[in-house]
Amino acid sequence: MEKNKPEHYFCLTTPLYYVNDVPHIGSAYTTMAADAIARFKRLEGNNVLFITGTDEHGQKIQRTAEEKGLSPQTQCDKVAASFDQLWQQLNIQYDRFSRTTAKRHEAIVKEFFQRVWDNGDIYLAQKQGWYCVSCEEFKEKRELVNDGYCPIHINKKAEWRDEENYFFRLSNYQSQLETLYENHPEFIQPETRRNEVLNFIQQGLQDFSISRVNLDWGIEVPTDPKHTIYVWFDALLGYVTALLDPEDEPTLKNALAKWWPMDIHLIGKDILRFHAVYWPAMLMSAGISPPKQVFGHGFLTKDGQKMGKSLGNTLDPAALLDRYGADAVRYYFLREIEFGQDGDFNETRFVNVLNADLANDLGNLLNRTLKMAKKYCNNQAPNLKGEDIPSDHPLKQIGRGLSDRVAFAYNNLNFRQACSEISHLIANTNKYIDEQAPWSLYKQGEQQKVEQVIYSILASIRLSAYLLSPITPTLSSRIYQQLGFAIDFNQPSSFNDKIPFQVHQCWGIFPAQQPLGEAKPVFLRLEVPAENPL
RNA sequence: GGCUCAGUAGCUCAGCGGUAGAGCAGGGGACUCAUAAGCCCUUGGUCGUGUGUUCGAAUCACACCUGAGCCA
Repeated sequence: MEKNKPEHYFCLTTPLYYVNDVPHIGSAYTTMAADAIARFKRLEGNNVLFITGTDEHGQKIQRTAEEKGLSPQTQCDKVAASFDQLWQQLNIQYDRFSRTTAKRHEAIVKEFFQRVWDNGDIYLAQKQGWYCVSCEEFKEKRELVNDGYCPIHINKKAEWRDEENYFFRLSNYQSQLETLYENHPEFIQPETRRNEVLNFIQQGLQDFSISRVNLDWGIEVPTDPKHTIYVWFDALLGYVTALLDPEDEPTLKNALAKWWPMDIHLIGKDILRFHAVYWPAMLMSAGISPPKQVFGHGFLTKDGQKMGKSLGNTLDPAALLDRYGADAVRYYFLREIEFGQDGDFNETRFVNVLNADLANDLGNLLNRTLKMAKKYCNNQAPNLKGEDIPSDHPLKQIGRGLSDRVAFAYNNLNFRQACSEISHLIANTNKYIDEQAPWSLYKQGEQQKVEQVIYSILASIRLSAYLLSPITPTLSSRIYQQLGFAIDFNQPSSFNDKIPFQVHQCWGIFPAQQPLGEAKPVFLRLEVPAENPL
């Protein structure tokens, strides 16, 4: 039903985070990865719609609000604001912040429900069983531990429910889902997550309940106002609502007109099933094509241990950002952790990595180069062009094709690979300086050689900063500015025209005789704090 | 219980049939343009265990051990 999306339109989402509690590091991790992809896609010149937001309905929210003596909406507003604040701190440039309590979302959910209803995929049935409010899910009796407690929320006792629920005929979509997974192996990534899903549906799909009774805090079932729609059925549609332009009437047709199908849903592996199984089936029932990819990344540990409130070893993202800043945090998690696998945070390691890569290798490289350019080249880029550098020049050789390799890595969400390609150029640039020893060449009066050396270094630094900008936008901006460019990577409008990807992705495009800025450390060395480790 | 993934230098990982690599951390050296940074050299490993296939296995097979995860 939706028409084909134009080329160069790219749309991605983080989950809509549940506002039961303030944001944790896992949410920040997903969001910084999504932001890096969004920034890279913008850098390439695509139109990008980057969606994040909050999931705000359900019994758990209602109870949390009651405990705090707040109205559910007030509770949601507070927590949603804390997410937004964290995203500012992390330098996240989202395009849409989708809240499931938004008025227009209700219209989308009801229309969607109606479509699925009209298609005959919803029916009423009695549901009995043990219910964990924290999971918002029914549990099998055998799953419960310690005489009736939820295995995930071991201090929450499951509640007995015996109620009428509406069910979605997921079982109808078994073969269509199998076809989807088979024809689009890239639909679920990484591979290991895909195997999980395949294994799961192989055992046969059961219908799942999509409504609750006795729950006010939710969207009413259009055909039966005693029921409210199950949070997940509601929340997933928040992605669709977010596609509406502000002036649009909230209809599915309008929402799906421009950006559908979605390119990537980035999620944590805990909510894989909802995105990789329930969601495409729901869409199929409503006559909508599934998204192109669901990517389930891994979990973070701290000092090798699972994080948990009960263990008291959670990593507070706000505290981390206060201490080290957005670029450092973004770089560490995207550089050090294989995206998709579980990864660890360790403060000593964090400091080591950042000092080595950003302060010593890259920051100092810029600094030493600018000081040399000032002394030997009158504080401006040599009067040379990329073509003037011989094709067997070591840095030119690495620089050639670097953008392709980095783009390939970004497009595969392989941030680690992207960083390592860039690091390779940076390391070789430092090595090249020592080999050439421009200070000696200068003393020997070899001005031409000095200029060629300096030019090729400038070209390499520039390209490195450019390609790193989706991950470290502020650092890259500082570097660009010291190199004499009036570019701020945090202002897409300032660079879209000025630095087209076709040009700036190339190695030897440093403008001849460009005046250089003052050398000031762009990334200061960090120290492991003696007290109050994170 | 069934299934998936992982187990390689102190740490994070690459290699996936021809008898071990990178980065960080540690040690030493020469240099000076530089954020005591960078460069060069270097210490670290019977590649989880065992059996098998093979002329040859970290790399394939089987079993086992450990860890993570999925089984509504």
